[in-house]
Amino acid sequence: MAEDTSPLLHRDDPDREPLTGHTKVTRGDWVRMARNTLVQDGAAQVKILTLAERMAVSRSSFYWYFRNREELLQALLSDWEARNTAQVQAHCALPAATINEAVLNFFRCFLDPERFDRGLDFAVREWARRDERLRARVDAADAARIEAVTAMFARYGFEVAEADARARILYFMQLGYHALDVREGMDTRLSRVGPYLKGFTGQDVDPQALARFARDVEALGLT
Amino acid sequence: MAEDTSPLLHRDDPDREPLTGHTKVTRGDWVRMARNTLVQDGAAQVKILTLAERMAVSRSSFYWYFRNREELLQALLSDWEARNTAQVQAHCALPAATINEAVLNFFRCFLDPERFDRGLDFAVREWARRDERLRARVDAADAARIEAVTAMFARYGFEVAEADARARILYFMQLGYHALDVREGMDTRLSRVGPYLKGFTGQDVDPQALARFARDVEALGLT
DNA sequence: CGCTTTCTGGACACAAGTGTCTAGACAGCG
DNA sequence: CGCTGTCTAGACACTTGTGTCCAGAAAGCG
Repeated sequence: MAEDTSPLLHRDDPDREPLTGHTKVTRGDWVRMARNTLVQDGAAQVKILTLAERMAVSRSSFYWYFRNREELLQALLSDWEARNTAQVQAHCALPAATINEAVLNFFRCFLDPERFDRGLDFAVREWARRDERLRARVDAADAARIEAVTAMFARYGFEVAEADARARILYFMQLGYHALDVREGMDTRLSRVGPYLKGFTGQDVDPQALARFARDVEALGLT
Repeated sequence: MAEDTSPLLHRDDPDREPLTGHTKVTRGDWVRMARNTLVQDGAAQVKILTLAERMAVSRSSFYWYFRNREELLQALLSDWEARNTAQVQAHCALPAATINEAVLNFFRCFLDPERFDRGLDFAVREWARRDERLRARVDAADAARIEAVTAMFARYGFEVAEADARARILYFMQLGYHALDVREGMDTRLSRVGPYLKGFTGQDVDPQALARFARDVEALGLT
């Protein structure tokens, strides 16, 4: 239950060095607040005026850190790529004894909001549906992620074609599950991990690995 | 390839009786144009001003047909329920010789944009993520649809628990597929229908039924 | 101290959106 | 014909949002 929920604003966070001089908010504060709004209300609602009001600062501060609204949105996209795509790639590259344990690493990535932020991911996808230039960037991210998953399967001896097919099934099902915002208890979900793994990899699961996974999930304190 | 694309506006549609007198647009025109905008740009972008401009009519016309913007949005929701949920229910109730053919009827519903409008469905879901009152209505729609699918399985002798589980898997996978906006050729998709059916119902498929399904899909002229 | 750099507040101009009000155009009907 | 009910255009007031400009506050430095 140790949900830190570190404050959104630099000035409210005791762990950070206090702001110097006249400064009230940082560039990072604008980006964090913008990301927060993007996830909650969508890209169209990311408005300088409302962000400024929420941080109790004037809009002028914004124009000190950013040229205009467009620059903020670009910063948001870079942040998303670093957060989600980079995390998926890192988790797929993690060493593991078997393909099943590798897939469990893949699952771990999606279970921890600190690693993969699914709210952010779908907010960006929704944004891309409305902006053609963005669509290419989302497609590139999906391609990069699928490539990472494919490489993961290939590492364990799957042939190229089969690795590709299994990677797509695994990735699409994982995202589809989140897209529908399915709300099940964690025990229900855990009880399905075994059969899922068998389906995804075609190999039987080591009960010990499954137990370790259950313990990790427990530690995250999710419902 | 017979894509009618009937005109959005009553006055542009030769099949409808010509508008009488001074009238330029109807209440239905406002709703159709609003639905169009909802799907393309999201609920927040459904603005009276822009709708009026697109129809080349003044905003005053709007306030003749509707009390305010809220009333239009409510009309949009009723339209969605009639279009999508009612269609799913109807297709699940269709008579069929076997459960596999019943599931093929279910598929038919989602393949034809005239029956189930997936763009509309996800636009409404996205809207619901931002509006708590709406969330309940979407949940109710999902529940009603799943109930219809469950009844379909029950009709073919599945016990309650199994019918419920199979209904959820079928419905969630179908929507997940659309949520990710997977873009595959129709032949690729058709080649997977057989294995899918086996998974969904646990029963082998009649090749003739499969052929009929392929023919129907062909007739729709989708890519 | 005085000067510079960094950051903020407030005013201005402008655009786009909602809702209200009033005048008027058009068809139907006695 | 004139009257009535239906529908539309245009003006007005108000709100919310962007981007620009300029004055000024606070810390750091010679």
